[in-house]
Amino acid sequence: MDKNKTIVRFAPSPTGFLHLGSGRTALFNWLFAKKTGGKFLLRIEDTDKVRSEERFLEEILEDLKWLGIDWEGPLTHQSHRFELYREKAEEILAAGKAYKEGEAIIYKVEKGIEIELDDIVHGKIKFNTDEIKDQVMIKSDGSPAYNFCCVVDDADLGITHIIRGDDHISNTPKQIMFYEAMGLTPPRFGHMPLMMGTDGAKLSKRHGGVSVEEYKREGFLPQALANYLILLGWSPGDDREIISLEEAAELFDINNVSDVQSKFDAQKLRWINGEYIMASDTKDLLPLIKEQLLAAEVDISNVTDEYISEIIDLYKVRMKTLGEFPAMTDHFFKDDFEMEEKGKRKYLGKEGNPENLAIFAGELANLNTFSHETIEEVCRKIAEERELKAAQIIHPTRMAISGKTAGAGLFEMMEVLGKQKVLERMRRVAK
RNA sequence: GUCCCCAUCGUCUAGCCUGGUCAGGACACCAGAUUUUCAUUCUGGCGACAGGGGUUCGAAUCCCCUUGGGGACGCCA
Repeated sequence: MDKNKTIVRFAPSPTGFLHLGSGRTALFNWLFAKKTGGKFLLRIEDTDKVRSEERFLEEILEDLKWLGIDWEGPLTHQSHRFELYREKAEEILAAGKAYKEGEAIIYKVEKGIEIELDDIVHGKIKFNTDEIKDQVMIKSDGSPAYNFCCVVDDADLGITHIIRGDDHISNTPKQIMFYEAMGLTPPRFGHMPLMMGTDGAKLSKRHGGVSVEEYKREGFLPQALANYLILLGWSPGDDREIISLEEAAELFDINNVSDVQSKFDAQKLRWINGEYIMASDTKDLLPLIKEQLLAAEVDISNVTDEYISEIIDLYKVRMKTLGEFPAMTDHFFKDDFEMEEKGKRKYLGKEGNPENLAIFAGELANLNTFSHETIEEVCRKIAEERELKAAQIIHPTRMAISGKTAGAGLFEMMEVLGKQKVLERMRRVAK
């Protein structure tokens, strides 16, 4: 093993979906490994056989990959290593540093000792063993206790840096004791402040979701989520807000990770996501958009990819999440779309408007080339002849063909919808 | 309760380590410009060093206290 190589790990517990905060921790470990040319390993903390489930593990691995995180080598399953933990615990017991209580093996904590931790993000933190109770190493049922097997594994895997959440700070002195009990030098620790909800409380569903998977489902792009998570607690130094994982890995400096806890801001995530959507190629968006349409139970069996792509081109700049697409574009996929009441009253009730619509429709019927240029030409011509503002024709038409007051450019929408549907819809409301 | 972490605009942050540039940027918000609506884009505006003591010629920056927020105190991980 290369002595100078950094080795870090992410150690999820497959008892639920990948939490946003865990995703962020994984990202920082990955970034640190990339930056230092080290290794990023994955260890599965599945000692709790009751709560651990295979489907959670699969989902977690999928979410990590989705975020752009890759890892080296095979997974380490703690559930496969119970013998190793027992062996180590027996050694400590034999050395007289532990005692048995029933089947459990418990480490005897020596009181009155100062343990100093030189944390990478916080600096020096001191603990006194007077505050620490004797520590279970092996539980009565034979399974290892977290703090113990964590140390056995980190030592065994040659982990050089442990980057994890602040909620582990109080575990650290306990773990340092175990390293010492086994005659090992502890690795470097770095504790990152936790990510909180907008109101300062623990991140929970009412803040808009806690698992990576939920954001994927809502139509956030992985690059955008990763970008946002990275910026929460670290900054590239200049004023950049949009940064790829690769660039971040080059610029990353673990010493610049903030020691201040942050609040999750869904607004900013949405903005970043919008930036990524706008910059995406339509062909890359297409399969994702189709998933969203299917999830929203939109019937796309009769439309082509080309048709959907044209619509994506029109709405790319308008969505903050891909999940917004189906509602924004329902009129492209069905004829019985909803009519916004306010817009209906404002644009289809007024005197003259239905008549203008009829005239516009009549002129459009004569068009051979139904493109946004030719449509616009006709529209502006009518406006001029009838001494109207083009808007007076445009707004009612928009209502007629989309049922909405907001959306993509009218003429582009009409071109994509096609002459037949456009005329049908216009005549439906015209006089 | 005990121990621990933390404190710059509403939010994310730069600046802090190595005291001295109107405390800079982004999101959000507000106004204006462009535009057929919305969105985009471009201008401008609003808006912060938690409070109090020190140290110093000088403190957002160093020290202490208070207050406030968060975390941990499991045979969960």
